[in-house]
Amino acid sequence: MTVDDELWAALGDPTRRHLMDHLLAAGTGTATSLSDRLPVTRQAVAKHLGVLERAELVVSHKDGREVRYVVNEAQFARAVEQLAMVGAAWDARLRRIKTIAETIQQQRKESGR
Amino acid sequence: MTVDDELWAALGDPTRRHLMDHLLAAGTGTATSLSDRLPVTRQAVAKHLGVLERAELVVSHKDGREVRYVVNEAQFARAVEQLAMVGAAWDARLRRIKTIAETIQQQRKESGR
DNA sequence: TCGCATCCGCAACCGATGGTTGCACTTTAG
DNA sequence: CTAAAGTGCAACCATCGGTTGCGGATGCGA
Repeated sequence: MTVDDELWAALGDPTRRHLMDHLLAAGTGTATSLSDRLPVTRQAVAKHLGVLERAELVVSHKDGREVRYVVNEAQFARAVEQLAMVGAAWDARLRRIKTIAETIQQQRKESGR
Repeated sequence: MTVDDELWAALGDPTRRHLMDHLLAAGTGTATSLSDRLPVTRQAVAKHLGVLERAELVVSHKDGREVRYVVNEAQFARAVEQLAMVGAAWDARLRRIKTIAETIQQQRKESGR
């Protein structure tokens, strides 16, 4: 398979994508601060952050009584790139199929039916 | 949200992505034929095809005792497009952050530290 | 310093879902 | 007509996203 299923699994969840969105927008965040902006509990967010951290998409850093999370730009860039590659591959295949379909249409027309 | 979570959910599963891959490559397939090419049972494939069909990413057509599935090009094109848009948005945000980071670096350097 | 408010982690529990096995039903092939 | 192939339905299990409830650390104000 051309895709790294690990990264897909991490970014496949909508809540985790929203977390990445917020982290990208705000630069940083904690489980509590992020859960304020999402319709889920702090514990749910904490679990997701754990998944994202295991996928190395974010990095945590304990600061006093809070744990701050930051996007790991390198890994996230890899993920975005893979996303783009899958999209491009599918797009290409789709285009090829469409061409074939049109060719058949054309042949039908030329053969008089 | 900029993303249609319905399509993401459908394409979020690795097995379903593989199914789409095979359908795009072969043009068509049945639950049985597709399960031969994947490490899952026919019933699992059948369930996935049901999900894909409800998301209108594929179309089924009963032919004798088999049920053939074909990619719904229009809907799949929409999905690919959305995928590309998310990738582009994230890429842009990533680029902006990187620029900011470099700017700060630059300022630190200029201010003599 | 003491107490309270915050922020966190752990554990139990629930519902949805991806996956399996087993069985019965229809259709094609010989 | 009988056997094989293809399908659908149902029960069951594990995992996962989500919740509530609790107890443990840390910061802050009186």
